[in-house]
Amino acid sequence: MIRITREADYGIVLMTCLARVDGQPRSAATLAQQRHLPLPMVGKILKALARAGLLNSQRGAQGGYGLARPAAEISAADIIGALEGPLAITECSTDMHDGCSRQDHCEVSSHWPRINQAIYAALQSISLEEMSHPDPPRPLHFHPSQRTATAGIAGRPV
Amino acid sequence: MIRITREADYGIVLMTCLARVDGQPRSAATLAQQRHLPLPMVGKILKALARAGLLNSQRGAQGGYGLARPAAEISAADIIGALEGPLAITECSTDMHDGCSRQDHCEVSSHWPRINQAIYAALQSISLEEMSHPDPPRPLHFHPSQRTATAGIAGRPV
DNA sequence: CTAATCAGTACTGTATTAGTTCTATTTGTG
DNA sequence: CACAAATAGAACTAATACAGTACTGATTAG
Ligand code: FES
Ligand code: FES
Repeated sequence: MIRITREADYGIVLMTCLARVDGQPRSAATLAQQRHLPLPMVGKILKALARAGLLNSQRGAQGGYGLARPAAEISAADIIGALEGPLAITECSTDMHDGCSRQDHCEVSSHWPRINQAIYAALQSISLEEMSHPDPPRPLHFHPSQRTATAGIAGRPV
Repeated sequence: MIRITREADYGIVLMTCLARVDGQPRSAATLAQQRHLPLPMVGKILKALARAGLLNSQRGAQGGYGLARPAAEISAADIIGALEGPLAITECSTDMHDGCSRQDHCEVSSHWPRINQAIYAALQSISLEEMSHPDPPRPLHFHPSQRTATAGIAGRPV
């Protein structure tokens, strides 16, 4: 099943925590305790998010992390991308792409980028602000294309 | 990075092959050779797709696999779902959900299903027919939501 | 009957992930 | 200044998941 890593999962959880206090910095230890997450993990994740420019960090006593921009301007894609590297749903669609020996005679290769973009857009369309409110207020900004049947034998969304 | 397994990757490749011959069955061996994929893998994947009802299988000599419905009515989501199980981007959002001990004090949990749905819709909107034509004719059926900035420091789509 | 082909399951080596640990650096406070 | 509180960064380990293989059994055309 398509999964994000737990790092990204935690990342979103932590970001929502920070979004709720709006700019005020919190230390890694505080957040770990609040969310009952392992402290070393939290540290690692916050460091990565800071490196990616999504968080401001303040070192030293009384230091901590705070959002670098308003929650409305941070998307799920930003957070996941920061923690998992550039979005690429198959190895075939990465930039380096040294691996796939089959590309020469592959008719699908040209379509992977589209699939990536579709997913990226989906994640981009969900803002941290929306996620940090307990109730999902708005419906999805998604326009699911008027295709025919596509009856879902396969995995329905949960 | 958000990745589908290679099984699903190959699955899409194989399905496009079958889509191009429109209904005519091909044997696993034939497809494996055509695409230079390891035969045992191909066998495994086609079996799974047949179990999921996306392919018809014919046993015995001269047997093989053919699409169970028109390519236009099969989506990327169907194929991926068949090979990877129900789409669930985090363990928190699976049905069983026995794992996540943090759910009680988790404000994000209610949003995971939305993220899942967004991705699911994105995958659903791409049909096998579109994928089996070498040239991407239509633009994305996606309406990327009028949000403000979300400047992409993080992973841009590739 | 026999060969071709799918069905199903169990196994293994490898790669990735989850999580820890340690050292260095920065900075507020007494 | 000395110290404590915090982040920065990298290296390491154990568990898990994936990719690929192997084998046995069932079905069917010729
Ligand atoms: S299988 Fe890699 S480019 Fe198509
Ligand atoms: S972290 Fe699992 S439900 Fe929120």
